[in-house]
Amino acid sequence: MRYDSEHRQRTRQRILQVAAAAIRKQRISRVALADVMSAAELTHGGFYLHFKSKDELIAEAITYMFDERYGRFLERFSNADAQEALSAFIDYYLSVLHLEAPERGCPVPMLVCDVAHMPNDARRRFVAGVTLLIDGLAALLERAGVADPHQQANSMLAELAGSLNLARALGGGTSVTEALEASRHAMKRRFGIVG
Amino acid sequence: MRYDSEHRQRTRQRILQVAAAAIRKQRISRVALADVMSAAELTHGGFYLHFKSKDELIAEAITYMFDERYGRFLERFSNADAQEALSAFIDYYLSVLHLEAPERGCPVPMLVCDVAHMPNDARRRFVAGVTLLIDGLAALLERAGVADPHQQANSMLAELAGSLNLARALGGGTSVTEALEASRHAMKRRFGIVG
DNA sequence: TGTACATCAGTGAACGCGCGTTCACTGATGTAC
DNA sequence: TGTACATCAGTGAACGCGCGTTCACTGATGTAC
Repeated sequence: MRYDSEHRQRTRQRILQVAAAAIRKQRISRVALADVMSAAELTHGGFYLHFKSKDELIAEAITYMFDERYGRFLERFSNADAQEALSAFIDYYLSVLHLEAPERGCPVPMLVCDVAHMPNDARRRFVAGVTLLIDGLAALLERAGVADPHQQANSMLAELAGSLNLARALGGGTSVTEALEASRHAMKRRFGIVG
Repeated sequence: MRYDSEHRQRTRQRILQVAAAAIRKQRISRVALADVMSAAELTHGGFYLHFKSKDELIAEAITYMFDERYGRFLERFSNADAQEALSAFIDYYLSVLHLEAPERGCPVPMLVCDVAHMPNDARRRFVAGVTLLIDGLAALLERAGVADPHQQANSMLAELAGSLNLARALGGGTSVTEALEASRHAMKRRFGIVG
């Protein structure tokens, strides 16, 4: 054979990686398969060798995003100090870096508006990713001594994603970076996190 | 003349109203001009008699949404009891009614993800609408005795929009309606609102 | 060792559909004379 | 009072483009004999 046995699998992963970035950067409806394929250094005709349809790509890419962003995060912090982990998470989430690089960031803010109109499979994957993330945060909050941790984790993610979205929408000027910093402090105070 | 002098203006408003609802319900990219026009009981060829382009319609519709939703709200509550007004606002915002009827609701949750990729004019109108809303909330918070009211208003809108978006995304089951209720109470506690 | 054939990731052109935009036309009313 | 013409909101067909999807083909390698 021309290619080794894992070649196809690697190509598929490359397409997924490119798509996962493009979806977060440009929104699903603006992502064209031809662009994804050429970013993966392929021609767009070859797409259907790897995926049944654009819908399947999107569904797989959503799982890919959550794994990429949070797979190691949840694992890494499962044994760390809960207060420190939460503080670091908030600092990252409401950072200018995260604001400016949606393509490598949390999938929740960008996708949350699209979910209602996604095909079922994609929606299920999004819900699964969010559920896992909230469960992880709830575990940290519980270890940090916060009451009603699951509800608080839900609320924390809602405020993090909401603040980031609003900051992105308002355009990222200095007043917005100040608002981000203020949000970081307010959230830590609110959830009783020191650091 | 066949039509009275305000006929054209009324038709334009009807198109705007239909578009403002459709954009909030289906996201901008899914709104087709032909659908908007037929919902306004016209054929789609007549669209360009009223608007220069789809972009112009979207820009105008964004202003229309904020006016429709918040024009009277901010006015009405400018003399009411601040605590009661804020309490009522939170109750409305995180209600099942609002969750299920995005087409008549706050434009922020649905549009916030789209803003980054909108044409400049539409973005400016969105920012203007959000700014006015935050200013109105800040005035209420100040009268309610909350410190740093502008920053808190920003934070309040971020959490409201974030919570609603997350609840919509997670699908509206009973656990979600419970989460909405918990969010309402948590927010009132957080901002020191009684009622 | 050499020839014919199978395999299969990838290519690139073509197809079809949705949708924004354009345009020649309609039909009802008002105005000029 | 009647006829020709201007006005203008609205119609409906056509155009063009972007993009998802399909498909005949390529070209490198492995296998059969």
